[in-house]
Amino acid sequence: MTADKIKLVAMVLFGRKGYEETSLVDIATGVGIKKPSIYNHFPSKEAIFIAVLNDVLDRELHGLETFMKDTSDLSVEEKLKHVFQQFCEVFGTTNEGLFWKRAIFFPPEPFKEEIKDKFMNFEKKTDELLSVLFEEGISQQKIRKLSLDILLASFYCFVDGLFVEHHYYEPEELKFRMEASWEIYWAGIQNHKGG
Amino acid sequence: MTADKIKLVAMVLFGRKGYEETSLVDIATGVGIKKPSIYNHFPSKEAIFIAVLNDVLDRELHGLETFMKDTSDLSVEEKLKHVFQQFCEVFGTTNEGLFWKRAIFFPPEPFKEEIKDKFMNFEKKTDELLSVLFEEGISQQKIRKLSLDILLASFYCFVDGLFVEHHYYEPEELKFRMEASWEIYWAGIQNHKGG
DNA sequence: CCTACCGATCGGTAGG
DNA sequence: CCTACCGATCGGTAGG
Repeated sequence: MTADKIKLVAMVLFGRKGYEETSLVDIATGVGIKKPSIYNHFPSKEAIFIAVLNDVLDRELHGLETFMKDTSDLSVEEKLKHVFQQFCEVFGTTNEGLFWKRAIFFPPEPFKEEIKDKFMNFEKKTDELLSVLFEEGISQQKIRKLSLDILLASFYCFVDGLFVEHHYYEPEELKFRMEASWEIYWAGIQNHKGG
Repeated sequence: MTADKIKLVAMVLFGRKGYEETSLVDIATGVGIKKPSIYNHFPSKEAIFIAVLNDVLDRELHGLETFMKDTSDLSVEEKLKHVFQQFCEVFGTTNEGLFWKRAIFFPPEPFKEEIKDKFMNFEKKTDELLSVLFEEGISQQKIRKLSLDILLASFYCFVDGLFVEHHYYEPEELKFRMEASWEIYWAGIQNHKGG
């Protein structure tokens, strides 16, 4: 459908150039139609952005849920590293990630509140997923007895850092940085007496 | 001088709204003049951006150098935490930091290459500063015998993470996240047998 | 430092 | 889905 094509092209351009720098002519050209035809599918440019935002969020949440089911037979360390890698890869290498990143950290004025709300909601769900893993790790004495708040905050800090560095470094350099960061993070939360 | 006022207003607006979303009328209004008068001081909007960028970079490098001298009598752990905190605070709470952050992670098209070059150069200098600290820590057996590359990459990852979260959370929340991240980072690189 | 103006581009509309 | 058009705003210029 044309509406889907519009959303796809818009997502890529919003992510690469930003919302304001992307014109409806840009989007229409990418789709292969003329600008006014967009209005047969969306009432405004803002409506396109909101539609893309909701789509991306839905897919992200869905990906998170299916991920949980696929990793049930791994160790806590492996699971946690998996989450770490998945976060880094999704946000770092896909057009969806680029859109999401820009929306979160430099949201277009008209959507600031809405994006923040949706992001906080998303974070609540990832908090739950991660808390389960951390508690499992603590009860197995693989992870130090730190508060969940500290474990969560430091995990996000790492992810956000790589998140942002994806913008800057080449894939090989990033792979190295991810491994390096994971090593330090895991050493930092690990229970060295356990095992 | 008016040119300085223009640069100051431009820096604040470029940081908050972005380069393209800031119009010359916005800047002129902030300065208290009319738009065409700007051209008595700068030949173009791009020239204003470049001037601001160079100023910010100079100040950042200068701040780094004086910082090194002020902390010579602290322990390695204290010095490193100081650098960590200084990075977080400068980039998180000042208009200069906001400008710098946006310039690095979402550079305006016309300046992409230039910004990347300048940033890589800046990073080389911080690499040198940090390498000295890490080597000192390793030789004192306070820090594990990790490669400098790993220590640097993970340190930047943490800083970049907080860097970006500054955008999102309230100061108290951030203070907590900074402490939490530092705790895990330090635990991750520390030589637990040493001391 | 100003008023008055330029060509280009923006999001959006009319009308078919 | 299109052509043709709108008012507003953009960076920049002429001329004083």
